[in-house]
Amino acid sequence: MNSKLQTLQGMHDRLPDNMKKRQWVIQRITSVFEKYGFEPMETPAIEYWEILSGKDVYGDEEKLIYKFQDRGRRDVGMRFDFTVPLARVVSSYPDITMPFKRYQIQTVWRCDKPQYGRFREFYQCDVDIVGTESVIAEAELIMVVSEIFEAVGFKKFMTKINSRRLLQTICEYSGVDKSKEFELFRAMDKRDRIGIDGVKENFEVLGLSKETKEKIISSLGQPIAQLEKLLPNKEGIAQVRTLFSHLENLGCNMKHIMFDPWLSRGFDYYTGPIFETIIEGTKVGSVAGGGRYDNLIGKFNDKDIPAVGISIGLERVLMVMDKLDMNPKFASPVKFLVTLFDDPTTKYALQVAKDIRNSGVGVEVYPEAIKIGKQFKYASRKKIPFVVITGPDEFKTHSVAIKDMKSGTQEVIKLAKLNTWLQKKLEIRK
RNA sequence: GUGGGUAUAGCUCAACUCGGUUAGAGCGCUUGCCUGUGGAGCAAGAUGUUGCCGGUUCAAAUCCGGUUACCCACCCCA
Repeated sequence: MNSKLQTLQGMHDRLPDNMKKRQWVIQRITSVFEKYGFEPMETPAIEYWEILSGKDVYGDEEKLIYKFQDRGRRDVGMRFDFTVPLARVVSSYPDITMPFKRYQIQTVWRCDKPQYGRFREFYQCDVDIVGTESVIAEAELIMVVSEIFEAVGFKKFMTKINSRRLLQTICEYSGVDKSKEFELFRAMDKRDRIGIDGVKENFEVLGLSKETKEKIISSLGQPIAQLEKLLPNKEGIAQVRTLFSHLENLGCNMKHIMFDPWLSRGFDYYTGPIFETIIEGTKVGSVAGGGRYDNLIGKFNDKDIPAVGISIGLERVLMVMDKLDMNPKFASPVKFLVTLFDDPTTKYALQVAKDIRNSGVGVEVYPEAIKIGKQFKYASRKKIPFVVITGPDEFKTHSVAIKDMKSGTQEVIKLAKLNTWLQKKLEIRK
């Protein structure tokens, strides 16, 4: 309860219970990533301030970057996301194989005010494809996210898809000034929370004409086929159609996918298709989001390199799993606890531990010869399935007593037969 | 960054409104029944600078100010 022992605002210790869940989820995420040919990458926690801020990638969000001077009085900042580090990497290693498919799972820092589902230090899982304009890239990413949420065990999730290109076309068609486009997108993005009427109110502030407002609202209400007839420029629609067709051909479960013309996303740098995944029945917001950003990397190296990426909010995924009570049961990697009886038999206990461990399973040795009951309790708490006793009786008869903690039964096994016994047990467990 | 709420035992909370003996309960924990066996049962035991700093008062968990953290809403986002 010493206040000096507190962690910083919005930052948390991650104790074993949390880490086991986290790693369980990460393991599922990476195995899907790798199945699609994405490779791991990491970048430093701290970057030059100029890299983080110089290209005006984040806009207003820039104020949320942790910024300070290091001991050499360099202006530096903490990694805010993985998009800028990726752009830096792609720009500084020109011989990287394109298309570059990498994933990055690390913490990022945002100096935000903590709230439900919102922290100052949190894990993100980014997966990006750099160097192709093909919509197949988008389809793969959406597919990957879908597979991940299925693998983790979610039943009701939805990836909403839209296209910035399409939204721009709607803006042109409705007569929205180019300079007001992005503000309009932000207003639209709130529809889920404040409803269409709320969005209309927000449109007021933008000073749009009545005709323009009505055109926008009615366009957004149209089914995709109607929109296509309505709009002079078909490029955005074509993009969405191609994406859906690729998804179907890739075998995506389409019940988790929908077209949502209202989706717009908060970052300015998206240029093409955009997407966002939510888990139904939770108020945590989106658990994954991304899109195409063809002009961003060019800001770093003056070459136009197209890219598309998506980010999974691991913290939020874990929160939702807790909420929906879908936490996985973990089997302990340690299958045997070798108890310590007294000094004279310690040597024997350690040798037995070695023998069992050599058969390929995890073994813990209790480090002190305390009351045997306590050692059993320890095994019970750590969910270790077998407890091994190597006391004077066992030592004399060259045997070990092994108790199955689940059934409560115990058997005495001769050392000479221990190996075959282990093999039999391990077979059964497979 | 703006506004509101909360902070009491390891955990969940009570007592605070209206200041007044020794700050309680459940769960967990320790010990014993059981000197070679966890979970169930019974019995006993220990919990604490009431987040921190200061003020008011004969007297503060309780009232006031500050501070730190957490929760909620906005902003925005994963």
